[in-house]
Parts: sequence; structure tokens; C-alpha cells
Amino acid sequence: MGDHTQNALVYKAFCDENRLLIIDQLSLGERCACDLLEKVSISQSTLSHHMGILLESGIVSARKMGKWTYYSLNPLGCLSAVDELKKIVSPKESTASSCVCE
Amino acid sequence: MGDHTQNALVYKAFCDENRLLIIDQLSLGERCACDLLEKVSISQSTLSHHMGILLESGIVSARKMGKWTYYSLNPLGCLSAVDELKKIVSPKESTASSCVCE
DNA sequence: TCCTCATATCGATAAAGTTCGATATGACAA
DNA sequence: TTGTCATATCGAACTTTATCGATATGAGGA
Repeated sequence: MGDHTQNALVYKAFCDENRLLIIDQLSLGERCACDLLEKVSISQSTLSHHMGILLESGIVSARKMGKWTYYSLNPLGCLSAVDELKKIVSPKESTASSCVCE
Repeated sequence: MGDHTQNALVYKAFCDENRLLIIDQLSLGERCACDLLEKVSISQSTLSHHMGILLESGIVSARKMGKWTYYSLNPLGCLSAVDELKKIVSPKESTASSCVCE
């Protein structure tokens, strides 16, 4: 089976409402932190914390340009998150039903 | 955009290693709680707690038969989790790039 | 009815996560 | 070099989550 430690990190991106709001914004295109800060009502340090988690999950990339940091969805990371989820929930061949109840 | 409160609940299913182990087992077929307990090294009360979260996320269903409870992946819930994730990370038409940095 | 067994719920504790204000860092501009 | 601005990091408060043992619930069997 897959790497649970890594997968747990990936799907952590999607289980906080503020991170889902941030992802909403990034799905509209690349955004700098100051833009995200305007759309989501959290402090600058909290935003930075969430961006760290999103980067760690691999679904977001960052690009630094002078003073600014631009964030965007990472197409490969997103594809991989969806594909892996598909695998996680897909029925698999089992050698035997292990249930011995009854 | 989607319902962030609900989505956060759905993806919570996938961001804990023990829940991913439980899902692994259920992807092999329906299992009763006693089977799951043998495969995942947690206490009975902890398992029950995780099963509650998995049921709430909609990706697992429960079926009671006498003393036993049988758990299985809910195909509709799983499909919906994958489809919704696809939507969440898919690029969307934006009326305008809001980034006004420089 | 009474006992046993499978699972859920309760109450407590410890670990992890979210949030903030304050401060550090590092880039550009004067 | 000095100041300003964008972002990251730190430290603390608070909330949520994971975990456990103990107990409750509820079904089946004796």
C-alpha cells in the first residue's frame, strides 16, 4: 500500500477551511501573499503557517520575485493528490476475506 | 465554490495514518470491527472513534448484524470525495488577476 | 432472566494544530 | 548605509484531536 505518512501530509491540505479558501483563490490563478491576505481573514503569520503546510503537501508551489512571493497550484502535485486518492479508495483484490465473525 | 465545512470533514478521513490503515483494510472488502482491531494496533475505543470520523466523512458505511458491525467503503462517498477533490484543485476562469503587486 | 461478547460512549490526558502579536530576515529604494 | 516593505519565524494562548481505560448499551445464548 502507499506511504501513509506522506499521504496524511498531502490530505492535511484539504481539511482546514482557511486552507480550502486559499486553494479557492489559487485555483483562479497565481497570487501573492498580500492578495491572499486580503481574501482570507487571518493574520499574516497565520497565512504564512498555512502556506507552509500547503507547500509541504506538494499541491502548491512558491516563486519568489524580489520582495514578493507568488503562490500557485502545482499541477503535478494536484494530479498526484487526486490519482492517489483514487487508488486509496479503490477496491483491491484480497487473497481472502479475513472476517471470521459468526 | 464548494462547501468548505463539509469538504474539510471529508478529507479529514485521509489525514491520519491509522485511518489510512483502516481504509487499506476496507479496500480489500467489508470488515467487522474485530478484524480491523487485529490489523491496526490501537485500542477498541480508539478504533470506534476513528470509525465515527470515517462514517461522518461519508466514505465508509456501517451495517449492523446482531452483535457485529460490518464496515465497508461507501462507493458513492468515495467517488464524490475524488470528484470533489478534482474540482477543488482544477484551474478556474477568473474575471481578472487580482494581483496588484508592482 | 442472567451472562457474555461486540461496540459505543464517557472522562481524562497528552499531543497536535490554529491563531495571534512581536520580532527576524532579506530585498529593494533612497 | 539606512529605512521600508513583504514574508518567515518565534513564543504563547487556546482549541481540537488522538488515545486510553472504564463503563454503558444492546444483542444473542444458556
